[in-house]
Amino acid sequence: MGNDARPLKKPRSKSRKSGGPATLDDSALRPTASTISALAGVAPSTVSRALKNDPSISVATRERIVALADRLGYRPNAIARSLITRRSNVVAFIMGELTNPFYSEQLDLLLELLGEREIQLMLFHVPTGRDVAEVVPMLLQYQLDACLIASVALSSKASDILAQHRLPTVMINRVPAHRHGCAALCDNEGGGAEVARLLAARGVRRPAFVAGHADASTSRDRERGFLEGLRACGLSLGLRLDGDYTIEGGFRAGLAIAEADPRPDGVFCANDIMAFGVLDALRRKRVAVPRQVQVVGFDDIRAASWRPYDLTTVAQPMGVLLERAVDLITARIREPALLPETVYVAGSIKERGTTRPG
Amino acid sequence: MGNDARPLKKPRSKSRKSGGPATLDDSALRPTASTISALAGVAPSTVSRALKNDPSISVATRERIVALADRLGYRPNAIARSLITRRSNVVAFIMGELTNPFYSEQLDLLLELLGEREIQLMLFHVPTGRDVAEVVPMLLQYQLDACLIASVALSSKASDILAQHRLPTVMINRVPAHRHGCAALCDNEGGGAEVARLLAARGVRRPAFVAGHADASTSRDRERGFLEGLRACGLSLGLRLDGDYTIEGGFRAGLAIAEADPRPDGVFCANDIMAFGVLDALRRKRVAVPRQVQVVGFDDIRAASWRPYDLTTVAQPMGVLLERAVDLITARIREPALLPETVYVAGSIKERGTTRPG
DNA sequence: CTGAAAGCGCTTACAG
DNA sequence: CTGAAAGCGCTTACAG
Repeated sequence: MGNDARPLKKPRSKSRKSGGPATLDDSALRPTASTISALAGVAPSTVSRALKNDPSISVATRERIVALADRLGYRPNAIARSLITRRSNVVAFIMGELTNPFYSEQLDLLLELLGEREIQLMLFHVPTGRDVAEVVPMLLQYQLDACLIASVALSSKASDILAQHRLPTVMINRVPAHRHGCAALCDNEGGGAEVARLLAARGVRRPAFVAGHADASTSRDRERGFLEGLRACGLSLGLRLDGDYTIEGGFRAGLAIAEADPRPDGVFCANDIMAFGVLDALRRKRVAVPRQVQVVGFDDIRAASWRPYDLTTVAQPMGVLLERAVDLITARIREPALLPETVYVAGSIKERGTTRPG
Repeated sequence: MGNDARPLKKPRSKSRKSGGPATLDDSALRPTASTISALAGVAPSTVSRALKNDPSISVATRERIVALADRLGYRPNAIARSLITRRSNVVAFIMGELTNPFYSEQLDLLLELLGEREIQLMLFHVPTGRDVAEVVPMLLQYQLDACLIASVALSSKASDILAQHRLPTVMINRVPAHRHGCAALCDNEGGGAEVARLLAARGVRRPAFVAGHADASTSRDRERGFLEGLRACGLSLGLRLDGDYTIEGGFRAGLAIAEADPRPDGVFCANDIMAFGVLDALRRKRVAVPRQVQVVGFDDIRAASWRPYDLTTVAQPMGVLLERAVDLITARIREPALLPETVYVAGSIKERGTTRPG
């Protein structure tokens, strides 16, 4: 396969000092601070200070250096810098599968937010059923500034390691990790309660609930809020089914609902994907929506507004939620001693054809 | 906001040599190679060699060091290492919006593949309408090993900068960047031709095509293959519409198809999302699918198998395609002088209800 | 088989 | 206002 000795081929012959004055030719590859410093006739430390707008540098010197840096396309090596500053401007993003489109819409928004702040994202994938702790050692090697965790539960083991390494951690839409760590969540309980009120107002008498994973706090909280909301409206749950947060699970639940006797006349699904499955099943069984059964989801993913579904759902204000998450993180990168915090943002009902009469 | 002087608080007092023998307490934060070396009574260089299985190290020494490293949870600092080796084991992933679920399914698979190889991904987001060149300077700061580009066109400017910095680059499902760079693509032309043959076999006489963006090579190639395939079957295109690669664009195209006179009896859409829009429009106009109009998409995203769509489509073998892309990249990380290469993998028709009679 | 030394490219007290 | 020196944590010729 030929010669692969790229690194350090001639490590001792690169010193600028012994090689005479630098020329522009040196910039054929990447210029370094010492390329600039040699060309400008100043010390590397001066280059460093000039480029970070250190006020102690004279205007004339700064301008000369900045011009030179621009001309050569010099940008400080982030690797070398973070070795010294202990800051990389890179944040870990730990996520599960993107099977639910909700997560990719989330990632899109997050990238946009972080882009504005010049923060980069390094991705870590935790397959379903695996522990976050498995990726943490890898993550720790990269001197990352913080850790954003989405769509994955944090084991106490993983949380302990992160805390021990003083890595600021924010959960997105999950309850905060044990003692340490922050979280930014949609008010799932409040959203569930709103759904109850809506269904009651639309005349539902026998409500049903389709749950996600048993260990997902989102599903549990949405259910709790829903039950409380029903109670407040003088209703109680007629049927409860598991939908596993998948469209297939929702389909099975929908079949059961279609055949139940008495049949529920309103269904709240803990996410949109399951609601799609429920709608598919009801259509298959020729149950009319919303006339015979009304259906509500949660998330407001893009497909919820697609014509065949046209689903009433609780919209999570992802933009706001992620901004809060990013604020929590950046504050703790600046000031590691800040106490953990959990932020809630309210969802809002988006009523579409699966509940609206007519 | 209090004290934020974390970096280099007391830079000169950390030297192990002057501080007496190291104790296990030092490992409260992160142990370094010199923590281990002091504890083991060897040089840091020996620690380094022992942990990378350098054969020159004696078995006894290695075992002692490995045991110690395990006990302290030592992992070499990837930042410091890559400064020296010029290798970070991190690859840039440049992508556009994830609005088409196809891209998130792709990202999922890619993360899995790279995870197995202990390669990390750093994400760069290029909003639609912006040039990749805008993120390249940022990317170059991080000493990344290579660059994977998906769902974004590479301008010649960006491509030149990447080539000049000798950064191996692989396009996923896009034609290769100008002179330099590799690509792994689905055989879009072949797939288009297969669709033509299928529609002909299903009795279509007046085929239509719904195109994506004018500047997307995927759409152009699928169209070219489709036209050639039609010709080979003795057919020619009856109607050509733009669908902008969005569901709304597909919907508009579908309305036009429903009202066209004579109406096409078969439609090939350059991606699945547009096909969904077409199906929605046909349903709205009470045009029966597949009896009056047959519809075929491209990509086989998950929603293509959802009941309301049940779409016949060309499945891209994403697993294989991404494996090829990763192979191209890793080969060029090892051996930068390798010539650019473009790899095609064949798609395959997945027939569902929008063409299958009965 | 192992160690001492140099160096990756930067930044930051420290001294002038 | 600027420079010389030290050092971040590692790896790799080089010498023994």
